[in-house]
Amino acid sequence: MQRTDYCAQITKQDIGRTATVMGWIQRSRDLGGLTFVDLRDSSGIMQVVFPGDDSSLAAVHTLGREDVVTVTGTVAARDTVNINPDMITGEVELRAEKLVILNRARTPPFLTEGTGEDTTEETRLRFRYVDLRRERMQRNLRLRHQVFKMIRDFFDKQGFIEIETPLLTKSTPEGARDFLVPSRVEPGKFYALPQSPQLFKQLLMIGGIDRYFQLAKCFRDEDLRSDRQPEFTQLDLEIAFPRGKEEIISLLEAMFGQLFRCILDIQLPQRFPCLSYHEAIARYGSDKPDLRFGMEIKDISHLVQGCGYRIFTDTLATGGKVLGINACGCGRYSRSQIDQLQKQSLAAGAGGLLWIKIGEEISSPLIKFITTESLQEIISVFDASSGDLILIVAGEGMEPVLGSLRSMIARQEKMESDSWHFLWVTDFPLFERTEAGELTSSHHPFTSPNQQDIVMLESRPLAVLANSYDLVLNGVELGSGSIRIHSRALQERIFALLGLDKEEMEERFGFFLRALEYGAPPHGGFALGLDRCIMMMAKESSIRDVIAFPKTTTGLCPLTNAPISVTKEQLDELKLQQQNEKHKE
RNA sequence: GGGGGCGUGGUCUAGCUUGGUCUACGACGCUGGAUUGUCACUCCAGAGAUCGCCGGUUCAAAUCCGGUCGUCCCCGCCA
Repeated sequence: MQRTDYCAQITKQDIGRTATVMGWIQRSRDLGGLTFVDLRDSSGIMQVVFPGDDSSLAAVHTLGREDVVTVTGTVAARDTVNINPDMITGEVELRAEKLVILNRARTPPFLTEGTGEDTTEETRLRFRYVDLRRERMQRNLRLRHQVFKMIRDFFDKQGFIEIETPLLTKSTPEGARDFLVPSRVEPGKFYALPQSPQLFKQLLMIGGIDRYFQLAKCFRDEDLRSDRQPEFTQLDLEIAFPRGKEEIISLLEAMFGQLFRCILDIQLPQRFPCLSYHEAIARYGSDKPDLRFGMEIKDISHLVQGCGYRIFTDTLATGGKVLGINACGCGRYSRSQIDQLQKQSLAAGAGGLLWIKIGEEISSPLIKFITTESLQEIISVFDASSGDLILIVAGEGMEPVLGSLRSMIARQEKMESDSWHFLWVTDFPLFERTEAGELTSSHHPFTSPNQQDIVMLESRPLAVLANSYDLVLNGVELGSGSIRIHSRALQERIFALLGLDKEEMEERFGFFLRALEYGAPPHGGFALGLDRCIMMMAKESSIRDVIAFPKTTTGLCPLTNAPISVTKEQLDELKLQQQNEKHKE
C-alpha cells in the first residue's frame, strides 16, 4: 500500500474518496463494537473509525500508543453532532477498510500530546526521537527550516553566494575557549573547531568573492545557559566595497522584514531605531536595552546639587552622578520587595538604593535630608504620580545598576509586552579594559576604528569608537557586525595595543596579515545567532527547544551519552596520554 | 570557578519543616475485562517503587547530617 494522503490535509472535498494514510497511533478509544483511532503523521491528526463487524480489522483492538500503521479507507463526513470543532480535520473521518501494522512501539516514556510540560527536559532529551513527534517540536523545526530557506533565498537574490569554511581549523587563542581536535599525523598538534568563520570570510573578500554568506556551525567551549549551546548556528555574512555600515544594516533590516512578514505575518518597521552605545547606557543602563517598556534613566544631579545630603554631595564632588528610574505602579511595593531591589542594586555594584514611594502621601528615606520642594522637583522630573516608586542610585558608572533594576521590575510587573522591538546599537568603544588592566577588543580585533579616531589609538585608546553595530531584539543581543580593518599596518597597530608582539602576531595571524598585503578590499559584515532568533520567533524560552538534538547545561547529550571515554588504542594513535585522575589536585 | 532549585512506580507528583502511623498519596500511563459515536470515552479489576547513589547519626531514615552523581536556573565566562 502506498500513502495517498497526509492525515491533516484530508478535508470535506475528499469525502467519498479512498485514502491511504500512514502514521502513529496517538490514542485509541475502543468502544468494543466500534473503535476510534487518532492517527498522527507530520501534518497532524485525523480520526479513523474501525467498525466492529469486520474481522479483518480485529487487530485494531491490539493497537497501542505510537504503534506505526497504515490504514486504507473511505473519507466520510461526520454527522453534525459528531463534528469536533477543536480539530482541523474535525468534520471528516476515515472509515477504515484495511489496517496494516508496520511496527509496534514500546510504551513511550511520555505522551506526545501537549508541549512536554508534563515531563522533565532530561527525559525529553533522552527520548528525543519521541519528543520530536509532538506538535510543538515539529512546528519549531519547521520554523527553523523556513527561516534557513528564506535566508538562503534572500541572500541569493541579493547576489551573495554561500561558501563553506573549514571546521578543522586553527586555534586563535583569544575570546572563548576552543574545542580542540588532535592531529594524528602531527602528534602533539591540534586543530580547533571555529568559534566563527571570521578570518575565513575576510580571506574570501580578499579572494575576490564580492558577497559571501554561510549558515555556519560555530563552537565555543564555555559554560552553557538556556540561550547558549556549545555548538550553534550563525548567519555569517560579509561584503566587499560596502557603502559603509549603512549597506549592511539595511540588508539585515530587509531580511528581517521579509522573515517576519512571510513567516510570522508581522510587519516590522522598515528601519529599526538606532542608539549609540553611550546613549543606550545613559538612557537604559544596558548595551542591549529592551525597548518594550520605558522606565528610562534620568539624571537628577542638578536637582540635588545643593541639598546638603552627604551621599549626594559627596558623589557629585567626586564626579559621580545621581540617577534614577520611575518604577511605574510599584508604589505598593512592601518593605521586603524594596529590600529585594536593594539587594539587587548592591549585587550590581551600587553603594545603596534610595527610593521615593508615592502613595496617599510620600514616603522616602530622603524626606529627612532634602526639602519638600526638591522632592517635588524630582517627582516631576520622573513624571511620577500616585502609585509610583522612584529608585535612586548615586555614584560613578551606576547606569548598569539601574539597568538591571529596570529589567527586574519589568519582568516582575509583566511589562514585557507581546511586541517586537528591534534596535541597532552603534559606536561601541573599540577597546575595554580587562580586570588585569589590559586592553581587549570589545567586539573583535578585526573591527575598524572610526576614521577620525585613528589618530588617538595609542594616546587615548579607550576613547576610540568602533565602526560596529549590534542588533538587539527585546533586550536580547542577536548579533553584531562591523566594518573591518583592511590594511596590514592598522591591523598590526591594533594587535600591538592588545599586547601582541611581532612574534605572536606572526605565529597566530601571520597568514592573515600577509593576506591583507595582497590587495585586500574594504569589507564589512555581520554575524547573527540564528538559534536565538528562531527561539524568539517560536516564543520559546530555551534555545534547546529549537535545536533537534541539543546538549544539557553540562554539555552532555542524554540521548547518545556523548561525550564518552575512548580506548587506549585511540589515544595511542594520537600520541595522547590520559592524565591520572589522582593528579587533579 | 561560585550561588540556588530539584531528584520518590514508565511519567509527573504528595509525604521531608516536627524521624516511628509509609505495608509510601494521587493523577496520567500500562495490563486484563466490559463497552456501537468517541474525541481527556466511560465502567470494573489489576500489576508496577532497592524513595538518584555512597556513607553517617539513631532503637528506628524517603524524612536529619556529610559526600557524590545527574538535571535546571543565575553570576563569572561567552573576542
